Amino acid sequence: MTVRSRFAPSPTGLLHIGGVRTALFSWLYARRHGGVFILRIEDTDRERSTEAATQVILDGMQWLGLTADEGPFYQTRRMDRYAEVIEQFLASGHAYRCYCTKEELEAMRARQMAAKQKPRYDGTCRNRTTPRAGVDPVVRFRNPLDGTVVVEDVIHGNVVFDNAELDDLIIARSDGSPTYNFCVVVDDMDMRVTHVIRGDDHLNNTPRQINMLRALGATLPVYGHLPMILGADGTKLSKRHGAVSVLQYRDEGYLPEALLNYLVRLGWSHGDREVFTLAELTQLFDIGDVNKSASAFSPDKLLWLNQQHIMRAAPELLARYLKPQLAAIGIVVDDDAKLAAVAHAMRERAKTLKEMALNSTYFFKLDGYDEKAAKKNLTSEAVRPLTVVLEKLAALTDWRAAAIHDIVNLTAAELQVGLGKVAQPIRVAVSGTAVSPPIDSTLEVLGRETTITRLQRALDYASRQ
RNA sequence: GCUCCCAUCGUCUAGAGGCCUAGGACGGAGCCCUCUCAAGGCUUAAACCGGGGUUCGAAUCCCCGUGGGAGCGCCA
Repeated sequence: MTVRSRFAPSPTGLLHIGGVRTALFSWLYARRHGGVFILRIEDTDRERSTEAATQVILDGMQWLGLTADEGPFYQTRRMDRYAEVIEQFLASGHAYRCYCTKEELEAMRARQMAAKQKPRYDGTCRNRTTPRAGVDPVVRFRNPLDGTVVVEDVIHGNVVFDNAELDDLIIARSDGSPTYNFCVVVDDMDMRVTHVIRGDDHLNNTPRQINMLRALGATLPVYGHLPMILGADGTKLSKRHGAVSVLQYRDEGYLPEALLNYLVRLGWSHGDREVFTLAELTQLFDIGDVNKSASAFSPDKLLWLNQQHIMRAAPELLARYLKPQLAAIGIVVDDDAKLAAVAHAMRERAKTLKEMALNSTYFFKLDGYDEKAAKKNLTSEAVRPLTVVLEKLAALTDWRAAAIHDIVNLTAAELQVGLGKVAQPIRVAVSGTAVSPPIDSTLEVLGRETTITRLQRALDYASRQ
């Protein structure tokens, strides 16, 4: 049997970290078992669903590389099918029309709450045979009155619910539109979903869905309810925690693979390993290894993992992401080879691509010196080392890090000063700051012309001090 | 209120009854390396929610508390 898993977000809010983690586990499970991953947009709430939210889901999934084999399907385009099943339920007696008004239902709930009971529909219309004038009825599913429903969950084990705890849920509103739990059931059946992997906030919905699936004579999927992700403060993830949309992580300079790596470790582990590529995850991930407790989101650890992935990434790949980050701060670069060279030099010293861009500007233009750095390093004391090193570099034909390295060392040796006395002035001269990759590779990337020009300018500056 | 779920360092986790003097990672502290910043290496502080059982033996199994979470919508 081919595994068929799905991700079924509703576009009522922007796709966030929690949603992505659910999508990831579902996707990984399908990939691991050579199965099919389905994307389904649950947009039956016409009021709250937005085009923008749908676009974030689509763009986010694409950015992350969580590609769907089937879909995206939209529930709003399946209304005829839902209507068909509702009729079927009505005809078979699995559903009935309920003429209770919203006001009556609210009053009932209030009464039950006051009596410290669980609020639930009391079944008033269960055996009603005649319509009630002036009321557009809803359709309710006739839930079994007794017995139990066992949810066989690969993460939680067997979870038992008493049917007596469940009531007859509304599957069609008074305007005829179908509701969430019902649509999920019809879709999962029609799309032949074998594995339902979703947040454990849905665990309580599952027995109702199972009852409907049974009424339809469908084979039950395997369930896996994932623990929730909480904000860094341990409370429920919300707008307060920033990161409204996953795309924000792209804009902040996170690598998709790093974000996914971070997310997979929330609730899942593989021995002591922390760093995984996506390819490795598709080999190693198993839903049975997922734990049951909620976990808090740690921005620090994500940052660390992002750096780990940046360090390991191919410069050419980094260059692709670095380019728009530089453009965002007004530096437009067309030279992809140079971009890759910069990324290579910088990849061990940036936690995000955005940070890399911010700290790489001098590779493309130098506007002036950092005041403190210049004051400390471009002094009269620096004139001699700069002069000597400039002279040697000007004569260098083989412009590569190794050769540059030798020249800098030789200069320090000749002048009988520490390496720092030579390297730091050069660093400030070419980068305008006191921080850069090793001076030899910095100069290599900068190129001969730029280096010479900047050294001369710095020499002028230092001479005036 | 009722039902369901969950519970190991600050955080993410390892742990399937003896391997636990509870391991790793992030973050913290310190040291080393060093041309800056990083990266890397080493050291260090830091946890089994509480109480009862079961057992020769419990972080691991059972029960009861406690704490946290979810659901109980003509939302999804």
